Order: sequence, then structure tokens, then C-alpha cells
Amino acid sequence: MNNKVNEHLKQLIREAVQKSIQDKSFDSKEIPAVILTTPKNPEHGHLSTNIALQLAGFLKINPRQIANLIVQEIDKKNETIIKKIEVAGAGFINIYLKSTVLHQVLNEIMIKGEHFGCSDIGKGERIMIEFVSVNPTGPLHVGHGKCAAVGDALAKILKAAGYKVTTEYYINDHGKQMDILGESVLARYRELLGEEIEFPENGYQGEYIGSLAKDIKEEYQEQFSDKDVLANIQFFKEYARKKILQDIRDDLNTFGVEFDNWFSEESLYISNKVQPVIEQLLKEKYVYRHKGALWLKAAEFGDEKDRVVIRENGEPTYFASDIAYHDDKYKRGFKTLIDIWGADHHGYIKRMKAAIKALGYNPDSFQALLVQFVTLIKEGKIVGMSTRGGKFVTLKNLLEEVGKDVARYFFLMHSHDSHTEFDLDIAKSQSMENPVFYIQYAYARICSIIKKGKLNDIVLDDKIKEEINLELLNKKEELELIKKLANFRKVVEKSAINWKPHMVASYLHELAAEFHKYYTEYKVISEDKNLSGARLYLVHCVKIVLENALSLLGIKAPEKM
RNA sequence: GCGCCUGUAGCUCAAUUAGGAUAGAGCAACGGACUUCUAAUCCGUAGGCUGGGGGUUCGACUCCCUCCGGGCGCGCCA
Repeated sequence: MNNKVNEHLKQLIREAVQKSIQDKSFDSKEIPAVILTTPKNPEHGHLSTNIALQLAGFLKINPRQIANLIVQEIDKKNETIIKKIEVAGAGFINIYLKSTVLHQVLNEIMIKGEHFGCSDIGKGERIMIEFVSVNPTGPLHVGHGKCAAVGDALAKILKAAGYKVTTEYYINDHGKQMDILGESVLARYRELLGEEIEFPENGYQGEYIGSLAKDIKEEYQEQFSDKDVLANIQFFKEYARKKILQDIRDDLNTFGVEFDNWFSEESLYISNKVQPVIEQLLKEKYVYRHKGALWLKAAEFGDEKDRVVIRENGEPTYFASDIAYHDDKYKRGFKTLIDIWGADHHGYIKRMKAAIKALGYNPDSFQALLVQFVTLIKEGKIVGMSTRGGKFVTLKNLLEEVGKDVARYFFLMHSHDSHTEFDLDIAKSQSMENPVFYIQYAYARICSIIKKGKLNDIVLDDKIKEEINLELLNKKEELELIKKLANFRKVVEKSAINWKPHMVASYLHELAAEFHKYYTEYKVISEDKNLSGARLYLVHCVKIVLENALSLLGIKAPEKM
């Protein structure tokens, strides 16, 4: 229900609880918070609370008895919005609202439009979400796609819930990996020139390396044929970095993912931000020297063991720049840091938290959201995904095969922390098995109804909106649909609090189902102009909510299919 | 060995912010509904000891312990 109604009822219940407890002189140090839920079963009313059951816990009294007392108190007040209030089951209190309260929801949706579903539970708190962040040594694959979808949707959901969100991509463009990248491309280039060379031991095997070499050869001919390898490698490294990074940006763009910031690891060194942080930790004695290297006392802060920050050879580790990077995030004013990582990085969480504690920040303000792996299924078989050999399905491939909307929905429809399957054949099929089309179809159907309304001179202009009689919406399916719509804001809030975008995806499917059911049962546009107007009003609200929910997931709402 | 994730219908997954009412959808199976605003839809039937066992309580898919099965980690790699 709308927020005001909810708060009002909660207050009402709270007072009734206090009153009934006072009267019976129960000792109640702490009354639990009133929780109002919307029951799945329509027979359980529009709203329900389990407060009596919770009270029974520490009052040691029959919950139904308490519930009865509370209901009596509320009944005395003669609330205008309540149709019926009763005790049911083990001691639940079910509330039935007057239909005008439900209808009011539709007006709210109409007025708020694209903002319906937004709330301010985030209170403007600044959150940084960092995701994808793969080093520019190769193309994005399917696994990165899931991280991208989750991060992007989460950012949108948190924004809708009133947080001030910044998204960032951390470019790991410093260190050995980049050198190996340069060497790999150079090696392929020299092969193209007909030289017999040994491919670097840990070199990148993927085909894209060869194609980069080819590009260079076409553009620069044999300019780098001399044996001054060291001088050339710098060029190859830089060339490959730029090119691959650009490809990553392009892929993400087609995937509908845009970042507020791209933050380069190298830039931390250029602006000298790593060294001071290490020195600070050294001064505070959280870093010590051992076997020629510098170690962070990570074990002291909850990690399994201490970790090297500066190697024996004087080179900082990846961890060192990561500490500086996260320190920088806090210094930029973010209160909560969310890093979205692939599940294979979970071992890194304790280390990172230890560092954050050592820096003097609250370790709870940093959270790593682990995204479990996706298993790709093609023709009923698992598609192997070995990164090492350079054999993997790229995000680009996937997008070419199934398109942005389908890919995003498939990544988002299941909880990010359970490992799930991605069936390419279902994703590609334009059939009933495909939930994306099911949802989009609902939207397209509404557009079609609106079009038909126009042909019959039934249009929702301001005048009609004024005259509309929402009481005509009294069918069971209509009231269920309205209840579903009313729930949207709660769903967004919950999805934001739990950092679980899939909740919005599930909701979308449920809303679409509710609409399809209604659609087959009743005609919106009919001879009866008043009824048509009211129903058109209703489906227009469904359209708005479908659109809002889809946009939180970054999926298109097509007018025609 | 230690750590993180996970086990729910034949298959793929849900289950409402610290436990709540009869554990829900989709697909597949079977039987129905198109002169209609798009049948990419809807209605019905069938399908479950929520991996096993114990515990906590008015009440457990949810919390605790234990065992079994699957995935992933445990570098002076990133």
C-alpha cells in the first residue's frame, strides 16, 4: 500500500498494543517493531501483521488472546480506511482495506509516473559500487557480463531507493600482467614477419592477441622488426592496452552498462598515492619488514595470515595499490563501498577488510558482493570455460547471439549468490520458455490496448481522468492487480537493502502474469465508455510500473512485438 | 586440511529487510480455451519427508550442531 497508509496503520497497531498491554499490566520492556506484510493468500486480507505472535514470545501468553485484545482496541477507533480487521490462524491480525484505499494507489502511480517506486530510505548516503574491473589484457567474457549486469542494476535500484550512487571501473593497468600482454603481442607480430621466436611462457594465448599483432603490422609494417625488444615492448603494451580497453568499453556499451568513472591503477602511481599509504601503515606499525619484503599485519585484523605489500625486489603488489585505491574511495567521501567480485576472489575479502581496518575505517562499510559462476548450456551440454587457454565465450559473442535484453534478464533473474545455468538455446528461442518475452509481451499488449482505445475515442486525457469512476474496478483480478502494483515500492526497497536485483526481476514476472491473467479474462475497451475508461486507467498504471521495473534492470520496454 | 557459496517438483529457479498461515513459478507431461485489445497468452490436472540426522520453540526451507554430495578459493599472481 502507499506509504502513508502503511505508516498510519503501523502507528494504530502500535498504540493498540501499548493500550492492551497497559490494561493487562503486562511487563513490556520492549515492544517489537510492527511489521506489515502483504499476504500471498488473498483470504488473509490486504495487509497482515504477526505482532501478536511476536509478543507471545516474551509475554508467555496465548497469541490469539493478545491478537483479540489488539483488534478490539483498533475496532473502537472506527477507522475509515479499514473495512474489516480480524484474527486468524495462530494469531495473525489481518486487515482488509476499503476499496477506495486500493484505488488511491492508481492515482499515486499516475501522478508519480516514472518516479513511482522510488523512495528515500537511502537518505542520500553516498555509495560507491565498483564492478567488472578486469585488467585490459583480454576481452570480457560471459562471467564478467553477469557482474556487469548485477552491478549496473544494483546501482539503479539503490539510486531509486534514495542512495547517492557512483559506479566505477578500476583498470588494472599496472604491473607484470601488462608487460606480459605487450610481450605476447610482440611475439605474434614477429611471427607475422616470419621470425621464428619462442612464445612467452605465461603469454596470453587468445586469438585477439594475434589480431592485435595483425593490426599493428598493417598500420606500421615492419617498423618494429629490429631486435631492440625492450624499446618496442613499451609501444606494444600501450597499443594493446588502449585497444583492448576500448573494446571493453564498447562491449559494455552495447550491454547498456555505463560507468560514472574509469579509475586507472597506474594513475595511483603517477600521482604518488601508493607510497604515502604504505608509509602511514608503517608508521602505525601495521606494516613490518620480513625476508626483505614489507608485510601488512593482516592476521591481526582477522585475515588468516600476514600479506606482502612490497615485494623483496621493491615492487608493490597488487594488494598495495588496492589498499591505496580503497583509501582513496573513502577520501572521496563515500560512506559505503561495494565491490562486486567473481566468486573466485572470495579469498581476498578478509585481506581487504583487514587493510581497511588498519587504515582506520569501519570494516563493515566495505562489502564484497560475490557473484557466483554461470554455467553455459548449449544443446543440452555444458560449454567449457577455460580462461587460461583463451577459450571462452565472450560477452560480445553472447550479445550477438541473444541480444542485450535477454542477456541482462537471464543474468538478473536468479539470485547472484547461487550458481545458475544460462541456457543459450532457451535464451535464443522466441518461445514461451523465454521469460523476457513474456514480460515484454505484457507491455506490448498494453500499448496495443491504448492504441485501440484511441481508435474508439477512449483516451486518458485530463478531462477523462477527472471523471473516471475507479469504483468500477471491482473484479477480483483487478483488485489483485492493484495490490501487486502497490507492492512495487516495497520490492525496490527490499531489493536495495539486500543488494539483490533479482527481486525486481521476479516481481516483473509476477506482475506480467497478473496482467496476462486479467487480459484474457476481461476486455478493457468495450461499448461501456465509463468502464473502458476505468480499465484503461488501470492498465496504464500497469504499463508505468512495468516500464519502471524494466528500466531498473536496464531492459527495453517494446511497444510492439 | 581450512575458508566461502550451494543442495527445494523430472529440469531451471523463487519463497518478502533477523523464523510465520496450505513451500510457489516457469519448462517438460496430460486435458481444455483463438469470429476477440497480439494464443509469445490463459484455465485445469498431476508432480515435494525443502540432501540425511539431531537440536532451539507456540511455529524451521529459513537459526545452531553433525554427516553426505556439488562449485570455488587458500601466491612476494591479478
